[in-house]
Amino acid sequence: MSINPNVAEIAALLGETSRATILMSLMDGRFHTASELAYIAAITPQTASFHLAKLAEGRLVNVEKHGRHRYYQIANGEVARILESLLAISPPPEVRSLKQSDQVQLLRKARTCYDHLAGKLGVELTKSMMNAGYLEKEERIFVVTHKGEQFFMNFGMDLSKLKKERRSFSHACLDWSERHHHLAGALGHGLTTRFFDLGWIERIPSTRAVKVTEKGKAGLKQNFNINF
Amino acid sequence: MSINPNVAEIAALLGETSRATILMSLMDGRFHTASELAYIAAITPQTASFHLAKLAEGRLVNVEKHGRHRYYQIANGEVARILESLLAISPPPEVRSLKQSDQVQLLRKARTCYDHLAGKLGVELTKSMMNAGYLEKEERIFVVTHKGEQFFMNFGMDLSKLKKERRSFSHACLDWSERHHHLAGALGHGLTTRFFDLGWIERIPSTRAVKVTEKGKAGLKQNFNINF
DNA sequence: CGAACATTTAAACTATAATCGAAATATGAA
DNA sequence: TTCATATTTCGATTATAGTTTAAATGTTCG
Repeated sequence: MSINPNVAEIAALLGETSRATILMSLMDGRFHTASELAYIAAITPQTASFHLAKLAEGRLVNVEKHGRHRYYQIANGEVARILESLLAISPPPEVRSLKQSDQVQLLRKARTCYDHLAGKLGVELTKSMMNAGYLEKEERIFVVTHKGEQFFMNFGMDLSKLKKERRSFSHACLDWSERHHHLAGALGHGLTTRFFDLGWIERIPSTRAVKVTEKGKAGLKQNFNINF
Repeated sequence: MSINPNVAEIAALLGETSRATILMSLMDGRFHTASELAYIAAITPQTASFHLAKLAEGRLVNVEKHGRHRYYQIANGEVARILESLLAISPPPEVRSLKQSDQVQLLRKARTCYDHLAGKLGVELTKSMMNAGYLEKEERIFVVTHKGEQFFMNFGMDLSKLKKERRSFSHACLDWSERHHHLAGALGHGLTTRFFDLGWIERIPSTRAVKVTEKGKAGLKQNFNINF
């Protein structure tokens, strides 16, 4: 009877707790093995395998076989974008334990969202770049100004290379914890990569939270006028 | 255990066939009564009431009581945007009957998507405006050129009024049937409204498909160089 | 080769949620 | 008031989908 694309079919894939947890983990943009994801979602490897097969069939994730491992990844930016949008209108995490509360605090402070920075760090950074006149927000995208082009170049980033990527160059992603936009897209990813390369931030194992190093604090102060 | 916003909770609301059908009907941007939606989704009023309560609780729809009717509507543009994104990566409708096939044909030709035009008409229109130099696409938004400002004014639209609306002014929405972007946002809505006012298009009852009138065909040819 | 590990497949169980009939509530009309 | 209509609430049924245990497949490494 339906004369519309089968939205429910895809949405149902996102609408199950274990699968949603898996997808959120994959929102760091990296590859994860099936057993890793099973551990994170607190389910048996069998169940994870079942869910991952469904996600792959629905083209929400990609698989790569390497030896006896299977590496899973968010399929594409379109999928990441939907998850971002959903994050923005979803109820915040319920806090049930002290340990969990700490983890949420860390996430709110600084984390990766798919492949770019989010949380307080992501938002402050974006604001700083707008204040400095490097970026201008137009609707849902950020436009790099001439001043910005220079800045990013001096900061060691190759914009022309980023622009060639087959994806959004620079869009605004709504931050669920800060309720503000932060920089996403190829530019957001490039900046994040540069931060990692410079040793300004480090991943906190088994979570999407990141830690700002001492070096990073100094660098943020000097280059972005941010006290972190 | 979860340290992420409860994405699954919201996604689960979209992941059930009846609810998805209801939301898709509401994607025409207008108010619909509970019984109307029950009829469309082919469920009893009780079941529809149950689903609508859930959708309202999840802030995906708004309710307005008028007399013994309750009028439901998509809650906001953010929700519409998520549905749009989901449409783009969802499997196309399965064709099971001849009558249904006809309906899908009509939808593919011209329909409303939330509050703007989609389908062949929506995409052709958008292309035409880009060719004419009225619009320029930047990432995911359309920018109105100086030439465009003049055109829309001559066409009887008040852009400054549209810009004041608390919503996206003009973004690109991925069309599921045409696999191209069409114009959305306040500008897309304004243009659609103007088309209705001019009598160029008419709603086909109980579907999101629209019909281009003879007057509309002439107008499209003259103003947008489109043969429809 | 054989042992250890990663992952999937199969079969059975269980819990949840969609559904409907029946009844209640609320509004409008006569 | 009384009747008709729109919608919701309640209770019970049913179907589906997530889960687990057990077993199979495939891969690495000594």
